[in-house]
Amino acid sequence: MSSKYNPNEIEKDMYRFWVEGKFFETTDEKEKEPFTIVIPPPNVTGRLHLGHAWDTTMQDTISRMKRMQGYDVLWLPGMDHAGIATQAKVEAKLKEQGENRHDLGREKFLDISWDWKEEYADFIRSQWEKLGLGLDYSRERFTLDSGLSDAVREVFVTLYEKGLIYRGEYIINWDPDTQTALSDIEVEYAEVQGKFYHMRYPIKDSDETIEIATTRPETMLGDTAVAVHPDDERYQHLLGKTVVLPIVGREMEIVADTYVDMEMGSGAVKITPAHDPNDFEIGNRHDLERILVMNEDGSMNENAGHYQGMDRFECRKQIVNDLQEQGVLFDIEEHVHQVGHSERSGAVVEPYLSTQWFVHMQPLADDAIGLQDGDGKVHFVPDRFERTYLHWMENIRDWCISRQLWWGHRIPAWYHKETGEIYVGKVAPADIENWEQDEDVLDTWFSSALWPFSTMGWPDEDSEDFKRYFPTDVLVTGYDIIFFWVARMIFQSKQFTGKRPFKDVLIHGLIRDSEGRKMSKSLGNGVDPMDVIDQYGADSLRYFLLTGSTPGQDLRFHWQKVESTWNFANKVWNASRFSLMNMENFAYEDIDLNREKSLADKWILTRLNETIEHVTKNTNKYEFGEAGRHLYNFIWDELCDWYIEMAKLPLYGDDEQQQQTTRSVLAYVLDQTMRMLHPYMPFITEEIWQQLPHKGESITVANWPEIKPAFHDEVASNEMKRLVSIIKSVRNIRSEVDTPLSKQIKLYIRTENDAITNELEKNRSYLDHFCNPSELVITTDVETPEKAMSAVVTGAELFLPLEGLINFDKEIERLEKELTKWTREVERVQKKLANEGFVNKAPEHVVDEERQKESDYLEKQAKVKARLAELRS
RNA sequence: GGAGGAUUAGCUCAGCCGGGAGAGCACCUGCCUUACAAGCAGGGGGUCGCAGGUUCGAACCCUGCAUCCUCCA
Repeated sequence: MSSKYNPNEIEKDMYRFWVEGKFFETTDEKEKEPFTIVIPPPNVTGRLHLGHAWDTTMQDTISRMKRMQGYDVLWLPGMDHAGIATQAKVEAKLKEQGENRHDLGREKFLDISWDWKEEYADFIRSQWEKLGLGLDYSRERFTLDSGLSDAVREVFVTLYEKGLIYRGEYIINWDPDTQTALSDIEVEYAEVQGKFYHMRYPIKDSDETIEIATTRPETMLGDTAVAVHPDDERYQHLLGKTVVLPIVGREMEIVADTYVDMEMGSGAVKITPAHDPNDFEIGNRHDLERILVMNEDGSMNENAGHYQGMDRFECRKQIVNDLQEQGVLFDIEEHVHQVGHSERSGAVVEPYLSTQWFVHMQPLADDAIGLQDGDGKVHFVPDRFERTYLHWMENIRDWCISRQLWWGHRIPAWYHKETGEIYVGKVAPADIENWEQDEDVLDTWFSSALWPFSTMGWPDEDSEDFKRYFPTDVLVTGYDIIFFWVARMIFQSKQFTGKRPFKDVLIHGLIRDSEGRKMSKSLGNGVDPMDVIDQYGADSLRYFLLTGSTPGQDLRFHWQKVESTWNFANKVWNASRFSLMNMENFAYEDIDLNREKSLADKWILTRLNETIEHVTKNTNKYEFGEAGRHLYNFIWDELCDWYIEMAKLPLYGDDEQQQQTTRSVLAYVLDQTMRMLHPYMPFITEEIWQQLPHKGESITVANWPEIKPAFHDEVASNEMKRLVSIIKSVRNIRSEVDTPLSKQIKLYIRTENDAITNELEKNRSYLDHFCNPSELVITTDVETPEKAMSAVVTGAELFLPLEGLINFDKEIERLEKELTKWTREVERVQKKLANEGFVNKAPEHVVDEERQKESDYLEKQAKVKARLAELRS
């Protein structure tokens, strides 16, 4: 073993060993309880980022632990076709080559997209490999697979037949860049410094005008009315009158509608039913004409008169000029307002009249909300996210599911060429020559929503996987896609399987840069997880991600933290290296924990028990940070700093029996520790475990550590506590007087009683080793040496005669400080105990503890006080 | 406008059921001790955002306020 931990070397071939050993596949042992996770399928568009690394590492940690705990674990991998994102990338590539999809045609374009998919899928698998994810590749799925496509068609057709999917002409969110409709949640609103344009429309056959204002003046070309509130006294005389639309010359009615807010602006609004959702509603109520003035690419169409062909923003400038010249537009006001942008392309989204397919959400949402009242509810972790989810569900709006793309699930609807009749079915109509299939595909999330059961063989409800592994146990994802994905999985699962899709949903935050900014391409502050792995290894990255934050909270990426995690891995490595160096020819069969054990042995086994308890409990609760801290402290502060140092005595000594016992304990504790650490740092733990005396093929399928009550030893813990405080006191004094361990000192220990004398005598060898005394006296009647440094511990007093080295003024100062400390503690405890309320109301064990402390502090206070008196005399 | 989160050491964050404020990094001092100098030993550093309240006891529970962030409308 090298003296430095080299992750690349260890990690290089490990994954192949795991995959070839089929350790990540489900077992055929039906008596084992199944445990299922489906991976949130990453977009097949590109590479995995740190967010994916974080998300999947948590899943890996959970599934590795569950596997070790004896579950039949299925962690199902897969990818998402990501309609808009992928198509945009493929189109961009075509553009580079001077081509476009329309020239190529649908079929050829899809061929190219599939090639793209294969290329990136390979790349993503290689990233999963580097992260060390224990995925069952025999069940890998893709959202466009035939099985999953069957599921999509089944769901679409069923919902259509139930009247829960409909087609119609409504205002939708149109992305002029990618030229497709979007659902409401694919629109992100951002504050934009815009303008409020104030205009006066002339009233026909009158000198009067009516004042309106708009932020999108170009839409006036599609105005078909002006609306005022029916109770607005200012406009009573104008109701039913006609307005002449400037530039266009269209005659429009002034209508009364309670939607209009009298307080806003002039109290009159222009109505553009084809370009605004509210105007659309008003248009319906008043039977207004809908005039679309834009093309799908955001340019003005033939209804825009001489503005035809202009881009919408170009047209805005021009029309403002023209209206100003005509005196129609009389004021422009700076105005900050919310403007919708496409979540994908960033383009300003246009509210646009269009015929699309929708899911009628209310009944589905009601059902999903009802699910949360029963035992079959989805447990959100942290639970506050359940409120976020419910709030959205309770205010649900219909879901626009058609997308004007080619890459995706084509809508299973056909239109009769002659009659226009609509046919919706899982298979094409028999007389296909008379029908044309809908050109559009479904929203990608429509298929992702089925992921937990479509991947299991559904709609075949008799399929083995569906029966055994569904519902899944936990889903891990970020809070940013609760609406996009989590919510939709829940209502689709409830609707089609009658069950929740997962028992738990673990929600994590976003990963940010060191300054707390979102990682983004435009900022160039993204960190590639593969770079982190190259530099520090997957185990370091994983441990950093797992322990760096609390559930639901965001996480900042710091290289420095990854580096300190590497230090921890290096510590684990070297502790193991030391152990192995002292275990030559020591085999698994030689491990014997039943022989006479040393204090150190008993103590570390007790601490191991406690660590197993904490790590198991916290990992089960998804509290990876807490579990990690227990592991870290146990390994570094207890196993390395104390046990290994103490183990050197027997290991370097010549008592064969003691050596074998120490090797046994060391081998056992390391084995158990590697197992606990394995879900967190899979590579290094497998590597070390393989080298340690072990039984079994791989740590991935080794049993999870169990608490062994027989190893719990309270007495040893207390002895160890006293020993450690003695050693620390001596170190402290040595440091005060600049006397390194290599230089011998005299050490006298005055004990309180014979029991403590015996205890310390028994552990004399440790005191020799850690304190390096030239003379060590342990009795109840040690006489205070004349010139000495001293310290008090529970049950004993230490004296280090260090003639010549002691600065008495400094020593008095030190002791005074200590006396103040104990005096303060005594006062605090006594005040507490004098409080009747405390003694009567606090739990008994808390009061007992305080009484215990009181006597301990009083003892220490008295001894320090006496010492000071001696020094001053 | 509504909802949620955050505010703890110089920095980044833990602190789970209310019972003596913790870690990593950074900083200071001393050590190349035969697992690890990316280490070891010792040390300094906090008005737990502010103000009230509940309680024998509050970083933690309640109310209000302040600042920052996110989501929804």
